[in-house]
Amino acid sequence: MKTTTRPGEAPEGYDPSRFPPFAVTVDVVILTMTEGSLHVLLVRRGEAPFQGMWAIPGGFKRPPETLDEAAIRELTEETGVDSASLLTQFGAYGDPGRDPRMNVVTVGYLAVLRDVGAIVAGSDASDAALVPVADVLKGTIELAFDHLRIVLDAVERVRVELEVSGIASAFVGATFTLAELRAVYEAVWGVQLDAANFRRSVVADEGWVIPTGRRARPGSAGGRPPELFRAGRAWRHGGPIRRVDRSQSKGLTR
Amino acid sequence: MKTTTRPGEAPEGYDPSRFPPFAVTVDVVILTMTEGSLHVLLVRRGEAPFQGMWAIPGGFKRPPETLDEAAIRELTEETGVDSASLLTQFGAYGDPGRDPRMNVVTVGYLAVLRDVGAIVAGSDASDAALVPVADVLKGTIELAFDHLRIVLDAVERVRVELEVSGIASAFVGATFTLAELRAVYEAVWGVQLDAANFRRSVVADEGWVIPTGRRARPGSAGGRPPELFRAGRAWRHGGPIRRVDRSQSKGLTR
DNA sequence: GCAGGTTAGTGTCCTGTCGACCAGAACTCT
DNA sequence: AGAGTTCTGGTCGACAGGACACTAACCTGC
Repeated sequence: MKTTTRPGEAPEGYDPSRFPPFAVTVDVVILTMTEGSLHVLLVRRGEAPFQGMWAIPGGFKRPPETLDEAAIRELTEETGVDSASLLTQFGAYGDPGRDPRMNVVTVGYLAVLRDVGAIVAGSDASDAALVPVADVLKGTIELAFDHLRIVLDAVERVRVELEVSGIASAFVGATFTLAELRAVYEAVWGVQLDAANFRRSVVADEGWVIPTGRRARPGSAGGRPPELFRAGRAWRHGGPIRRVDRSQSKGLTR
Repeated sequence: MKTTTRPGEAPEGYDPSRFPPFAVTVDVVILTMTEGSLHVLLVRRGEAPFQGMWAIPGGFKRPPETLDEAAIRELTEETGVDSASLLTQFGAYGDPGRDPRMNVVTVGYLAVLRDVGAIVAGSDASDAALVPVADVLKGTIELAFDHLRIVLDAVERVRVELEVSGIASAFVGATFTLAELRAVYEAVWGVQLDAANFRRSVVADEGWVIPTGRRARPGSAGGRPPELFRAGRAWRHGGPIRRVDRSQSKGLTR
């Protein structure tokens, strides 16, 4: 048996009072549904390193705040929304040299928002933009640092969350049709879902979606006006829609 | 729209060259099955703060290593095993004041090991011990820092992993009986599984467990000698055993 | 060695879930 | 009015999963 290392006590050769200093940052992957597909909010770097490249927004954690609070602050500074509930921590990244300037460990957060297109458009469009996730995964758009890896992990996380939590409702508005909700699953998982079966599964799970009694107006193509729902409680374990490998993914190839 | 914060660029009032320094540590929650229930490896703190209290092993991340490498190093220093594959990062913790001495952000890793009782017994028994997870969750055993929260998250993670990955085989030996494997599910989820149905489900998923053709010796109580299996590949999505809420959890209450 | 106890493994039935597909309802557009 | 489109409900069949009886193969004690 080797030496027992206790927390707060450094291993041999390391002086506890001279711990290696790190910068801790929080990076937020902001996902949203726009134009029927999954998009991520990216900002363009204004300075070296990786000047001019796309990156996900983030910043330093401050000593008096928790990691969650830091993520909320970054999200607020970036989009103006303050929706703490849909922020999910999904990973920490600390490879040496991931930032060429210094030792940086970053904690990745996932934020799912209803279409933030308007918000982004309000800022300097050359600085921030919604980019199709598919383009990032395909490598069409290169990201700074190890942000590709971070976005990849965030997307995988949202795919899992979609199955086990009520995160799908975060993509849509306060009231929504089941077609909108179904589009979220289809876009994130890259599958086709039967509308009839989807409806049955979703409404069967009592309290998950609540009918408002009102109906939305049909699109320009016509069609029966769909019911409007609002989000109920989220589930504890396992959502109504299960993810199955239909092995005919359309887009969003990994 | 607020100011856009870019990575590597600090928000207003913060000088990028004088980023707030943090210590970054890695804490490893080592879980194993002993005496039919889930146990966690704890070490007793030899110095302040929290002197004499139980804690999970961990230590500083060194600049030239990745977080994963740091976790592997800590695990090796603690148990002597070097099984990188079953190390899973599950969370980062950075609440202010979680360490009264300085700003510390720690990254939690989950390690699942086959019974490490012998290894622990080989070290100073008063310094390290396997403790039933149930005792920790019940609060019978108090932990230093925010380690209770970390252990809680690790246990929840292993519960999920059990369903979607092949982590169950990490709890058992190179060859194992299906009763042993079933005991893992029963202990971690706190449920009772039908032996017959369990066997069918596990064997049906081809390649997940591979029969060796040999049989184990029955226990002292007798019984038909069980078949011995070895672990095959892990699944990609969804294991053969599904977690259902039978709402009759025995032990391991949350 | 035989009876009774114990554990492992097989067979069978039954029920609930989920996907595929059809049909009707309710709208828009021409 | 008729065609096209979308929503919603109905039906059927496949299949997975739970309950449970039953057989197989070992142990201990007498």
